[in-house]
Amino acid sequence: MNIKDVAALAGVSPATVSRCLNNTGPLNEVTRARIEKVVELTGYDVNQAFKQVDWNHNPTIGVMIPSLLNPVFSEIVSGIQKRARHFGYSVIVVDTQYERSLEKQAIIDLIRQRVAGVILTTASVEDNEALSLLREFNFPFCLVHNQSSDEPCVYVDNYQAGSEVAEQFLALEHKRIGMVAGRFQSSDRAKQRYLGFTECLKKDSSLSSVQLVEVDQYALTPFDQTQSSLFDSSSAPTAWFCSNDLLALKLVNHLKTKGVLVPETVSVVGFDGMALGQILYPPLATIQVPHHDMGLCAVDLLFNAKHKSALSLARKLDYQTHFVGTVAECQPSIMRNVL
Amino acid sequence: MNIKDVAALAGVSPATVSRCLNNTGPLNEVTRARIEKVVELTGYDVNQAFKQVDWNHNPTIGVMIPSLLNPVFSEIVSGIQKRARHFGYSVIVVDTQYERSLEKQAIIDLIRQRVAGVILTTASVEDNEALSLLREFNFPFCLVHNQSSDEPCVYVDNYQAGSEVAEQFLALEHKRIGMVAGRFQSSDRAKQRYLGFTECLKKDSSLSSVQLVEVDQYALTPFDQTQSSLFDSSSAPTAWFCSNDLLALKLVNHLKTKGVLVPETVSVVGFDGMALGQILYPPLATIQVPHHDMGLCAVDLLFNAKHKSALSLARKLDYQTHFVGTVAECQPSIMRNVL
DNA sequence: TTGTAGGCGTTATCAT
DNA sequence: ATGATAACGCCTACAA
Repeated sequence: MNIKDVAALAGVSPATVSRCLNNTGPLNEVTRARIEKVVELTGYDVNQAFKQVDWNHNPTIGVMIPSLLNPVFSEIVSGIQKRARHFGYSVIVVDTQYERSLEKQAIIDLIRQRVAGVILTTASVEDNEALSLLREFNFPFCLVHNQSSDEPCVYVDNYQAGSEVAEQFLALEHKRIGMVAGRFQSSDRAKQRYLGFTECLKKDSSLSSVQLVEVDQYALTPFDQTQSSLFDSSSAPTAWFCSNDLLALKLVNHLKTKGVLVPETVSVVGFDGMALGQILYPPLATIQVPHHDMGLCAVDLLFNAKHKSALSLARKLDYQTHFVGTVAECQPSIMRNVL
Repeated sequence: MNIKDVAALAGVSPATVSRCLNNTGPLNEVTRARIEKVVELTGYDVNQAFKQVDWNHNPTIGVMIPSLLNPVFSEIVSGIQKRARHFGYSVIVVDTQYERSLEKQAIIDLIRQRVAGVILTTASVEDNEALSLLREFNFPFCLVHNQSSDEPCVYVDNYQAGSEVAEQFLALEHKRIGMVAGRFQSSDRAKQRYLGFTECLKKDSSLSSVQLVEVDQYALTPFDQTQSSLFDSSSAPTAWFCSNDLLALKLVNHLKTKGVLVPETVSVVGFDGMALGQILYPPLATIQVPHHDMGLCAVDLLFNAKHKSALSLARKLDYQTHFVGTVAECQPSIMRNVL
């Protein structure tokens, strides 16, 4: 049963049937009724294989993230998914397992899938092949957690947030301060947090320099010998800023194992505000980042990149970061959107 | 520039060009070289709009889960994604936000997307519209965490796991024992865990009956008045089995807030073995479920549902659950696969 | 190994 | 305003 058969049974031309089925062009009500009846009776279904696909409207968004195992990104994807569905879009997810080398191929695969656009978080925006590809093809995209001055992206002001943590530490009159961060090369965000943190600490000239511990961020293994000694020595910092919540929990674990009380003796602050940190006792001190909302926002910005329309939506939502946990409340650092 | 032009320039028929471009059918090496040269010189690109899409091989797997915010499911999706990519497949993810009413539409959307198959976790397999739909259309699918006697599914033996927790509690000579679980109606797994748990406890006739606390599983809010009183009374259980790790953490939080020591005074055991539970101090006692591997397995079973071939793959992997954490090691409960 | 011809749904164009 | 026709680009069964 094909469109010609239906046309014959309805006593019209195939073109008329097509117009009826696709609601394109004018149509006599009587004719429409006759055609619809035939379609219903015969159970005719257009042969998708021969349908000219409207590649310009494949209602699917491609998402590329480092890992779904990090709550940060599953929260983002969750937000993307929610807003995408609101617009009738599906979501294809690809994780790169923090492998920069996989990013390019992942983007190629997504483009091949003819997604309408791509939302992505990369290790770094510098010398990024995946990003170059998107730009070269003029493919709609939106960065999350990465920054670009003239392209759609949604991020928090990591520098500012870092300095706010520093403010807290100064207010608590800590004298020995340290930071634990993932390797800067695999996360430009961590570096910004570090810069804002150290810069602000310079206000107090009596402080010795900040102890920096760079670790392989996503290994859930314990700290190695060298790192441990930095945490355990008698002159170790009494306040640690960790570049993400997982590191913070790892550090808290390490300290507690050594009998050190957190937060009574040593302060530890994380970054992300993952939900799990708040069902612990005591709750993890952290910078709350609205990852879910960032996901929502990314979808709006992506669409905006094609047809300017979602700007107002982004404005309506109250995107902010704020301190929660055992240390203190603190002024929110604003999440900036570049449009 | 169309295929006919290329054919003319290469001095062959359009069919030959098509065969060359799609690697279908035999082809003379000389002819191939000539055609490829013409394609290169003219920069010819097939007109996608007229390409007959091979809907039978849309290399995409649809995944429907309750929520990406639960680490259990993001781990599963991560595994699915990994194995899918290994086979050159992409993954479309839909979460239902634990809304049973959204399941049917989610499946319809996935089928409309012409995914090759669907991997899903439902609230319950009883009277399930989404499942009926898949069966009706004879659509390839694989259940995760749900059970079916004659359809592809991957799950752990919740009954057995529950009884193993009971064994541990008996070995530790607890006399007052309780269980905290999400509403059974929204998780048939939780009910199985409960049944196995209580059944095993009957071995010790001196025990009073198990205190059951049913809660709204996914609310991250504290326990209400009624529930709290069950945890805090002087005759409250000294050992609690929670139907998942999030509940366990919530309970530990509650107890610690009240000054109760865990695990010294009260034992709490969770279920899932989410990675985060193990970077806490002390680590959360739990039943480890290999969610990532279950994701891998689900992909194999899905493919197996179409072309019997992946069975051996599933066998090679060492799917097991085992105890980790502060309570004890314990015999593994086997994860069973139905093929 | 290669060519021929027929088939698909959409849409531009033409005819009422 | 409404309906008919033909061309479009590709794939593929079948013939040579």
